[in-house]
Amino acid sequence: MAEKEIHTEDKIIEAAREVFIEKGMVGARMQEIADKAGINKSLLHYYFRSKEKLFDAILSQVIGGIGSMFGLMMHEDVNIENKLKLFINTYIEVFQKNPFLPNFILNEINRNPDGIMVLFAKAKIEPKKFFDPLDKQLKAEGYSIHPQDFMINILSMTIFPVAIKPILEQLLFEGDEKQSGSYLISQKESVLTFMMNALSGYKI
Amino acid sequence: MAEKEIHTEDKIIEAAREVFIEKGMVGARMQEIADKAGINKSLLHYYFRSKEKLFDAILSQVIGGIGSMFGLMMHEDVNIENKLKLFINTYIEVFQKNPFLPNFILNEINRNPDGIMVLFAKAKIEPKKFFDPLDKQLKAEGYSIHPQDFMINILSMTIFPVAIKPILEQLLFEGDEKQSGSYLISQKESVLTFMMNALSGYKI
DNA sequence: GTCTATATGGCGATAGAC
DNA sequence: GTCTATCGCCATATAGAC
Repeated sequence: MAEKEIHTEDKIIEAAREVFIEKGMVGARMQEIADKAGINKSLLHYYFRSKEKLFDAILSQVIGGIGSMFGLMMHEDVNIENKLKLFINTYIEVFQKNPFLPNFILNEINRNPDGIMVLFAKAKIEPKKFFDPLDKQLKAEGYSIHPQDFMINILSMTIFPVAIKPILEQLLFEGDEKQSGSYLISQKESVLTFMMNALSGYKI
Repeated sequence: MAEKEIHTEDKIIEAAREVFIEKGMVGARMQEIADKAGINKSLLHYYFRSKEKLFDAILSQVIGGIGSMFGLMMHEDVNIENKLKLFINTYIEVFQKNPFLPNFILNEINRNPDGIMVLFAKAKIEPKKFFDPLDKQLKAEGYSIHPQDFMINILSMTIFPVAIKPILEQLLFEGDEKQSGSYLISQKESVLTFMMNALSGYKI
């Protein structure tokens, strides 16, 4: 594979990533991807046979990234509070750089759940291997909460606010500009506090 | 307006609601709406001039419904715990009947946030008039949490699980079928418990 | 590998008969 | 008010020159 090929393919992947994540599979246009990559539309079909195959490449990459984040966090040998800190910091940072990412994934979960599950398997995201140790650790530290509830709630509180970001601050601080523009930043601490407060209620 | 007109218009609205909510504005097809309504495609344009106008009618109706739910809950003269119960019960029930609703709204928030804000205003969803009394009540009952954090977190925990419903139970209970098929039902109690545990941590 | 030109199909929208 | 037929456009995809 020649130097030029790699260069072009990377430009396509990068452009496709941006467009697909912002517009979704049905909303994205091959023309827009080509423009953003600075190439011709038909080159997209030369490198990837179809729109769907290009989309699959992007989705696979996105899910892979999420999988490695999960793995990274959960293999650390730290207590629950620090796991939470690590998780919240990582996720909020990633989502702030890619504000359309949550909506993109949620959208795809509803549009084609089977495709998502296949990619989850490929990215070695296996619930059982994830929840069993988490369950053990929660119990060991004296928290009587189900690991599923723990996980879904923390995911909810970190992802949902980003998914409504375009209207979030208008909703929260309408006519109160001094507080505006900073909610997602203050999220890190407030969600951690909230989670720890909740957890202390489960302490045996 | 003749009897037949009303009948047809209602059938169109009903069909459009289903298709738009499941597929979104860009994914929906006028043909599919016509088929589901049992009429011809061109009748859609007779009653509503364009796809966009039909979509606006549906979106407006959906936002209106949400607005009236909000108003209903917050005007009740009950304590925080019962407000939470009311909120969780109402929302989970509505979303269980319309599992694609969360994704539909989140999608539209990212696709056209200004349109959403306009409809919020029309449905009289005004944050300030909502958060001020909530703030007062939280303080009166001794909880030192910001009303914005309170509201975003409860919204997150009720809406997010429904938004990932198509893969939720496969993720949580893979290879553990006896627990499958009931997560969103048990949500009601577990989220309430979680919220009350968290709130008790904010008690002064 | 990259381009221009074109084929192909589907969708929103309209015209016009009944 | 409802239908059939069709227009016009745009998006994906392909053919073929360079």
